[in-house]
Amino acid sequence: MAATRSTGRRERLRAETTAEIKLTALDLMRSGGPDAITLRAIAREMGMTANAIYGYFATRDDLVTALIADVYTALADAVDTAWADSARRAPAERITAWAHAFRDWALTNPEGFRLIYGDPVPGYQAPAGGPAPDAARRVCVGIAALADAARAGTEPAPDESGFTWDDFDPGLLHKVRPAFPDLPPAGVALALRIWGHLHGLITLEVYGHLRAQTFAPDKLFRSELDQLVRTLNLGR
Amino acid sequence: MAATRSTGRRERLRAETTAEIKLTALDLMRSGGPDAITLRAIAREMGMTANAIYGYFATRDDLVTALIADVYTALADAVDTAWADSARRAPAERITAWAHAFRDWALTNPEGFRLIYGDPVPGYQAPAGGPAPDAARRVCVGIAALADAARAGTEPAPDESGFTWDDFDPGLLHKVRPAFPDLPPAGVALALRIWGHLHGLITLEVYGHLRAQTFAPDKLFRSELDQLVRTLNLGR
DNA sequence: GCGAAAACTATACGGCGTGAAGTTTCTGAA
DNA sequence: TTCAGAAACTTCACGCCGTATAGTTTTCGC
Repeated sequence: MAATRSTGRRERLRAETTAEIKLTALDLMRSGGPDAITLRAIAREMGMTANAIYGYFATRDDLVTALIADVYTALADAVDTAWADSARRAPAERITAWAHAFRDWALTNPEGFRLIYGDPVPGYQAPAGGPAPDAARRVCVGIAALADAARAGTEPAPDESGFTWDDFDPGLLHKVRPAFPDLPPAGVALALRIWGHLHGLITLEVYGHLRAQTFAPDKLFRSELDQLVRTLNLGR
Repeated sequence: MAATRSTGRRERLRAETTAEIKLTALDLMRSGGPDAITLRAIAREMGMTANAIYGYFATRDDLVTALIADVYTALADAVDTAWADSARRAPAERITAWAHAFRDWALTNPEGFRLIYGDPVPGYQAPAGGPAPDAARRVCVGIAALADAARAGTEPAPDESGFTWDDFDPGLLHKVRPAFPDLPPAGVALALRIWGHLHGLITLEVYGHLRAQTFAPDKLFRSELDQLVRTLNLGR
C-alpha cells in the first residue's frame, strides 16, 4: 500500500506532465497550425529542455499519434453527444443534428480536423493500424446509426448492391453488427458513402477550396442534408 | 534582333533550369511524398547549391505554389480529356467516365492529390487567391458539366433551393454561365455538392481512412456513381 | 541515510529555409 | 577585341528542427 501510494505519486506527476505536454501541443496547434507542434516549442513553452519530452514520448511521432487519438476522441464524443441528445426526435432530425455536429466541430477545430484527416505534421508516419482506429470506428458506427435510422423508415430494398460482409473490416463490423443487427452489407456501404459525402464537403471547406467557389458553404451543407434525408426516404 | 536572340538564349536556359527544378521536385515528391520537396534535396539532385534555386524561385513556398499549379493543371487535363473522349456517349456514361478519371488520377498520383488538396508541405502558406484558382475552376466547370448533362435529362425542377447567383464566386460563374446558360443557381450548388461527394470518398481513400474500413473502395465508388446517376434521373 | 531509479540538462550532429557577401560566367556594346 | 555590368552560382552563416549520447540532479523505497 505504501509502495502503491509512493509510485502513485510518481505516476500522478508523470500523468500530469504527460497531460501538460499534450495540452501545450494542442495550444500550439491551435495558434500556429499542426506544423507548430515541435518538441522544442513545447519544451520552451513549458520551461524544459526538448529532450525532457523524450521521457514521456519516445519520438515526436508518438506524441502526434497520442494527440490524434485525443482529438479524434473529442470529435467522436461531439457527434455521439449530438446523436444521444436527439434520441427522442425523428430520424431525419437526428441525422441532421449528427451531421451538423460533425461540421460544427470541424469548423470550430479546423487544426484538429487537419491533424486527424490531413497530413498531420511534417514527416509524420502513421503507425500500423492507424493512430485512432477506435475513434474512427466510433464515427463510422455513428454514420451506420444514420443509415440504420434511415433503413427503419423505408422498406428493405432488395439488396442488389453486390456488397457482402467480406467487403468490410472485421473490426468495424464487430462494432456495427451487434448495434444494428438488421443492417445489411449495403447499409454499411451506404454509411461509408454518407461519410464520404460529409467528409468531402467539410474537407473542401476546412481547406479553403470551397470558400473560393461559394460564399454560402453552410447553405450548401444544409442543401446536402436535405437531399440526404430525401434520398433516405425519410420525408422532408 | 540580335539582342532578342541573345536574351532568347539566356531565357531559354533559364526556362530549362526552372523546368528541371520543378521536375526534380516532382520526382522527389513521387518517391518521398510532399515532405521530400526541400530546396536542398532538389539542389543535391541537380548538382547545385540550395541557394542557387533562389535565382528561380523567391522562396520555397513560391516553388510549391508553382508545383501545385502544374499538378492541378495535370489533374484538370485528365478529367477534361475523359469528358471530351466520351462526348458521343450518354450522359450517365460521361459522368461515370469523368468521375473515374478523377479517382484514377488521384490514386495514380496520391502525392499530387495531397499536394493540391491537403497540407502541401510543412509550413506552406497558400498565397492569396489560392495557388491554382484557374485549374480549380476548370475542375468545378467539369462538374458543372455533369450537373448540366443531368439537367438536360430531367425536367427543370422548380427551384426551391434558395440559391442565388450571389452565393457563388464571380470567377466561377464567369466560366460556368457562358458554358451552361440554362444551368440555374441550384445547378451550381448541385455541382459543388457532387464535387464534395467525390472528393470525400477519394480523400478518405487516398489518406487511408477508407481502406481501414473496407476492402472494396472501388466497389464503393462505383456504388456511389450508380446512386449519383440514379439521383440525377439519368436512368440506370 | 543511502543506493538506485527516474527526471532532466548539456552537448552534438545532420537537415532544413534563407539572408549576405563573394566569385565566376556570360553578354552586349565600345 | 576588350570590358563593364548583369546574371548565375557558391560560400558562409544563422536559427530552426528531431534526436542520440552522456552527464547531472531530484526523488523514492528501503
